[in-house]
Amino acid sequence: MTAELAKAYDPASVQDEVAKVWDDEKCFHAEPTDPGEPYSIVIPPPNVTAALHLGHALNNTLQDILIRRARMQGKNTVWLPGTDHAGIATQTVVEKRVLKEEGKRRTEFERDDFVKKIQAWKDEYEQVILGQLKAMGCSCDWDRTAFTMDEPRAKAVREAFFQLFKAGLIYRGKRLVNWDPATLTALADDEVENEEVDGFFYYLKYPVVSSTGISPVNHGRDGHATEYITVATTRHETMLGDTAVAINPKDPRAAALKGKFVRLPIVNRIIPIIEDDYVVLPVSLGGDPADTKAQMATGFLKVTPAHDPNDYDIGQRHNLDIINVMAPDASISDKHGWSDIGDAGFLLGQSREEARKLVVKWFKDNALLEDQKPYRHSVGHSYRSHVAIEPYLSDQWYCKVTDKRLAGAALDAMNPSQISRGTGFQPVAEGEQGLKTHATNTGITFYPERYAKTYQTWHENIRDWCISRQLWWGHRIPVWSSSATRIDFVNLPANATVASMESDGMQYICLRENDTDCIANLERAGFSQDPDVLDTWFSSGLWPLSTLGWPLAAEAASPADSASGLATSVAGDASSDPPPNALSTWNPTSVLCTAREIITLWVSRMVMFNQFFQGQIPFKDVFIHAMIQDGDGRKMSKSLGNGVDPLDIISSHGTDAMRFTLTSMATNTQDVRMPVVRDETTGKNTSPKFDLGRNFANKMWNAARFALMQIESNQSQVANSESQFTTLDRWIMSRFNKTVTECDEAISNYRFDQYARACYDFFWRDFCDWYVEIAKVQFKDETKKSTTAQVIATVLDGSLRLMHPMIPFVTEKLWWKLNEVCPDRGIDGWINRGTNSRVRAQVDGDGNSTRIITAQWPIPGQTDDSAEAIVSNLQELIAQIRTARNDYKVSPKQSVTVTIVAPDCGAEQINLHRDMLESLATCKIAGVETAITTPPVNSTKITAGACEIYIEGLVDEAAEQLRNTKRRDELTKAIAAKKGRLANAGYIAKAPPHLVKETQDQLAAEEAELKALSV
RNA sequence: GGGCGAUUAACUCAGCGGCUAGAGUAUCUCCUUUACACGGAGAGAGUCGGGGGUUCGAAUCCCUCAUCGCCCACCA
Repeated sequence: MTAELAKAYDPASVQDEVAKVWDDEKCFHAEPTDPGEPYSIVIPPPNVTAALHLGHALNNTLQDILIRRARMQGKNTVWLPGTDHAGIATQTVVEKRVLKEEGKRRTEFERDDFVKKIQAWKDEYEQVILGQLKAMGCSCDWDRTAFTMDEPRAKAVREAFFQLFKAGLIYRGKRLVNWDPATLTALADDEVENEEVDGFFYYLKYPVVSSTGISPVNHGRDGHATEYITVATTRHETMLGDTAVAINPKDPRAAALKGKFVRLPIVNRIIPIIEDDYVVLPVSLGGDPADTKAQMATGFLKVTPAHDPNDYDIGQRHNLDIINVMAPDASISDKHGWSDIGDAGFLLGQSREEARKLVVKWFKDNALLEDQKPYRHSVGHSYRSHVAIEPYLSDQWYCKVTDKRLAGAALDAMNPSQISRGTGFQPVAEGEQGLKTHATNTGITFYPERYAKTYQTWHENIRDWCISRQLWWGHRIPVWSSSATRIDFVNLPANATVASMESDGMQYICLRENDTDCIANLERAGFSQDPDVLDTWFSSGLWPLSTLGWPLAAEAASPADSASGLATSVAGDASSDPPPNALSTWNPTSVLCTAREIITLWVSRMVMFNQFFQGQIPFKDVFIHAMIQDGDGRKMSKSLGNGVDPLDIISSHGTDAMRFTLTSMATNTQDVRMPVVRDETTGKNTSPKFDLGRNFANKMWNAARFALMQIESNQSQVANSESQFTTLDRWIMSRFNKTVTECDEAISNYRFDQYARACYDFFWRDFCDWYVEIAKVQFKDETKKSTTAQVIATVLDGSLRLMHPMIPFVTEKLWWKLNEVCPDRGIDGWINRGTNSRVRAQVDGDGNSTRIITAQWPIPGQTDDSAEAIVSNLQELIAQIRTARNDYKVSPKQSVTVTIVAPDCGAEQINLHRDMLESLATCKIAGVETAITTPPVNSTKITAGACEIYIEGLVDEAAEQLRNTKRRDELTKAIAAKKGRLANAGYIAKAPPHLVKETQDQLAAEEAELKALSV
């Protein structure tokens, strides 16, 4: 039956066959009521904007490793898949497509019609993405597939918004937002990217007047008497909205200017000169010479509250008017809060860029431009449209994340051992707000630890979160408003489903449920729903809750206390509790596995929301993996054309190959590089790195093929006694057990590269290179062949299990074959009989699974240091003979005759392993002695550790010279280094004694060898 | 401006106080030996970015400089 196995591993056919079985048998599905300690992961939902790239392949491979291992460990394991609607990103790609294909802009469509187009795009890419995840072998519970905008998630969003609204954590604000004038929407702080831009500092002169606006006063720059003061700015077009000029109270000119005004050029607005210590003093007046701002500053700052966040703050402090001089597209406009346009009529309707030029020209023409200096500074740009952000005054919804119950709770959620103290950290007190009541709330641990700092700093400096977006694609804000209607005129249902607030003379009604009657009532009364949608991260922030069924039916129906963040129930702690549900079983999830770029965008919000709504952390660990870059350290991107499509690699190398390579690259650095080359035959991007995985999968396939053939023909007799195992058998089992321990530690610490390496080294080096070759010898021995088959089957079985999480397809297929060849399995079956203290899988339930995906994960058995020491010596002997054969150019097939001199007890072991030595070193052992007086004639002596080997017939004088010279040089160098070390009194006195002894012993051996070589 | 990462063989990376600094790829030699040429046996290849310090001992810890990259803050 092993003849069925092809000579080379064919990934495509195996993947299809195996995937079908997993799917048919619903191997990925779990229920909350299933036995076992819960283990859960929510997938970072990929954006439906595009197909998955290699970064996703890495991310999801690592999650799948964790999931598959947990499942094999008998945990109640679930991996929740899904996708994200990615509001602005998706709307933008669809707008581009529609413009290209239909030549129409979004605004030419009705809202519902355009949303349908986006929906169609989403449907298309959701299928692509889910198909890719399946192709990657991801063992997600597909029955639980979610989308951030499907109905269960929409329900969670409404509930969350309602609870926050009711708790006073959502407010309406006329604030400066990061406005994207191209897509006409507000952006969150972290959606803004900074770019260096070459610009100019302009020095504008403003005439000083008394309060009446008539008489000039003489105070100006650097104290020189003039009727002007000079402000310095890079955003001169916003001067139209200036409502004050500020000076530092420490400025010597401040006293004289107290109570004075300036007449704003062009608009002729009379604005006050105010004092605020935000203003930087120029170097000439005591400012910091190293501060570029102080170098450029005049000491007078134009204050434009509507167009600069800092000016806005100054405006708040001094009760200044806020005059917005721009339309939403960033053109100059008098329709959005600006009436006293003065002489600025010529600027109306101009773009901000054009206005900038015109304003400079005006100042120049009117001799009010004192100077201009080149200046390079960074300017915020939209991460989507890439146009410069405009700080823009608009009405937005805010979530008060600065509240203790949110940011405070997020800090409180940290693993105490990872908190950096003394940075202003103020955790919510134990018990306060009812947080930290859950038994599992021991704190979130970051891997690698350094990212805890990123997280902490973010929350310590957090600002309120603007959650409204002027988009069509997203969760519509569940608030209805009216300016005139009095709320008591409206016939509203019970208080539990409605919350209201008043702001700026407007009535706002928030609805908990999508209650059509209620909405009809409201709309009849003149209320209308807010046109905006919520920031994408609002729904993603709920992901660990919403994918697991939050809000629960009962909770949502009652006027829960949870609105104030009080979570009093502890899952499953009382007999009267309802049966376990997905939420109570799997939240908190076990680990969040993601990239560092979204620690602030996503991780933070999930923690705040989970803490607030559920009173517990959303995940116990956060694992941040490296980012894959191309060979030149650049990000992989479509525009650079340096991306690699996972599906291309799957078809060229196989899924397991891709997964193995990615796993071995998952070190704990920030970035890893993957050289990208273009495959000339397919025209597609690939990377030579994937050959590593392809070769490994093939090696595994072939080693198993050999093992299966041997097992089939050698399993007639069964060993029941430990004593029947050879040293070599015990050696490979010991190596296996150490490998299991290494893998366990590696995975537990999220060091996936170490897991891959441990598997590779064990399987290829120890098992294939050594044990399989040894087994070939043992199979020829009637007394050993049965136990050898048993050991090879046991170790193969264990190896397949150990590697299954990483390379699931090939291991599953081979395990089935192993089952066919020796069906008498299980802990008491043929494989484990006699070996079960040495190679073990977790006992409970093992033997019943017919699929490796649900078979038991290995646990380390007995190790055997004495066998390892013996084999290590034998390996050294073989290596030396092989090297000598190569050095003397002996043909690989030609045997040589050797005499081995092994002092002490080494001779006994060599005699015991004669067959194996002769086979692996292609030699004939003429004799094994403990000492020798006359070396065999015509022989060359080589050394291997404590042994000497005389190889007959090697008489190449030149080769011998070369060899001896090389060895002598090595020894001389090593001896000199050790003598130096031992001559150091400090070393003898302070180094651990065993090291000193080791050095002395090694020195003695090396000196002896050198002496022997010289005679 | 603040923080973080990287700099080790030609390439991609391990190692992070004590083995002659390792692996894979590439290179060179030999081998189509009945698991595997997606293979086997060998070989060559590194003053561990520069400088300073701590230590008996540094690729590994500290300081400093340089180069590349990322994150946060600032956009007078």
